[in-house]
Amino acid sequence: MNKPVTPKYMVVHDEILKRLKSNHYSVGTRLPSEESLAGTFKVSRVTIRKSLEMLVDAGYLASRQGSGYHVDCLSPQRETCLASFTDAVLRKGRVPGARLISIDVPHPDPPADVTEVFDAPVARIHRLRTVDGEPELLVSTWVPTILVAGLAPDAFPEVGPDQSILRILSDRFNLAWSRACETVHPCAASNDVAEHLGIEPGTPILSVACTAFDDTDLPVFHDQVFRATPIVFNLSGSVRKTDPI
Amino acid sequence: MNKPVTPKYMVVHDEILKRLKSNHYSVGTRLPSEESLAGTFKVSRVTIRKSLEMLVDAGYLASRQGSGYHVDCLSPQRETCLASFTDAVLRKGRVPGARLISIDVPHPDPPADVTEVFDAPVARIHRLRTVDGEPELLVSTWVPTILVAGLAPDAFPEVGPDQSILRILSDRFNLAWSRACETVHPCAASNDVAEHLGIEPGTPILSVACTAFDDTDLPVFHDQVFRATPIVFNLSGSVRKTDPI
DNA sequence: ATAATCAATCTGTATCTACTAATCATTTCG
DNA sequence: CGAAATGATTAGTAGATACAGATTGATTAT
Repeated sequence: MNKPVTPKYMVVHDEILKRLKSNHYSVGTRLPSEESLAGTFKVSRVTIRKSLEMLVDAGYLASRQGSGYHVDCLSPQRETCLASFTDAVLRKGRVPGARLISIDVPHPDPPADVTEVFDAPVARIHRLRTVDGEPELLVSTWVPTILVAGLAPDAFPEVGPDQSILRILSDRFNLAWSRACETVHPCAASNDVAEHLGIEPGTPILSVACTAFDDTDLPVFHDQVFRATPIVFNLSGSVRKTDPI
Repeated sequence: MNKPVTPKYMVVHDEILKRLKSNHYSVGTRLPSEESLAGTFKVSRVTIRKSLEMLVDAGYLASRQGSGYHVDCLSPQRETCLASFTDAVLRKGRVPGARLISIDVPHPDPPADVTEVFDAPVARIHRLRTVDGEPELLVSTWVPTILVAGLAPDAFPEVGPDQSILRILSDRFNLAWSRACETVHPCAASNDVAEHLGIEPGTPILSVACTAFDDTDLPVFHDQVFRATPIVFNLSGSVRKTDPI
């Protein structure tokens, strides 16, 4: 049994993040100084700085020399498929839902773009994601069957925080991914898609395809999303940190 | 005259980046060790680590404990409006072009989404961006007229690296921005747009709108792009660095 | 009351040090 | 010859320290 040994800066980071999320420090207020926090967590200033820097990079905190660290935002969002739809909707104070349409283990006839990615039998989870009960996204998630042994409808609650497919894959099936490639296509709604989303067939919509890979670059899952609503990105200055345009 | 005093880690970072770009180290090869680089640049290991870490975050390098830093990629791309189209096309070894359609200073009748952003007269630069001569993007760039005094067609070369609107705004008009908000909409090509892009009217396309802000959160420019081709994102693991899903 | 000054506070930068853990090439042993 | 052990190399983590530079609030002078 080799313990994974979580680095101190990670432990401290997680703890501070937990405090932020639980509103221990509220938005706009100042955090204790580095020195003070270092004392609290019994680590050096170097270590506490690493933890805080990560939270700054992630968009939670902002730091100003001479002033301190301020709580900037409790839920910096990245609107990509690797961000949880469930969380994003919850953050906006609305109610996310997930209507399970079908589960196929294995799926008898996966499309070409899926078989291109996975060289093995795949399962498909087909769901309709809703916001306040209104259809928002039509999602097909494809996963190799060997990675999701025992896949059954009861793994997919239609309400609550555990409806997040990412959480399900991560917690229930122990899948992990570290990299992803996402493409956004324009397309016209097919009859089937239009019916699910409650729109007119032929309406221009977005088709978002996302493939996630693990550390060894093996594909873990593939996501296919249809949406009639826009995608919004907030790009922080850190984009230009290294590569000035 | 107060000298800005560039931090050492930034100087070293810039120098290494310059070497990378000029193929001093080629893709796949190993960089000298931290200790060695520290000696070369006459800085401590902590400082050289900071520089290298920035390059890792930016996607240029990959580091492996016990092995070293390897050159991963010479041009990590972020496919958003804040990344230069010109550069992205050049990176792929193709030829970017920019056909100037019109310049209106000020534009007599800006659309609602533009007047919402700018509380002042705006200029519009209307261009068709091409790849190897083929139409790719139809771009309208809106800028407050006071920020672009002396705006004229000669500022917009149709070929060469200086066709980048970002570079023009930054170098020629001294504009700077640090944050942006981007939205991707699905829509159908209008007759006008279809003609420019060489597609059938009514074809589903992407409409990408982007507003860039400076440090004081004042809007600097607004971009409106129509494209028939998909947008591709490569999401690195750092996305999950802080906010596990 | 207002403005200028100053000191305390706090983050930013930088160095040196020490140890751990992963990697890789070499050597040794079966 | 091949596999296992070994040692050198290299990045990862963590600490103590020092000073610079920005900010803030209190004090003082006008």
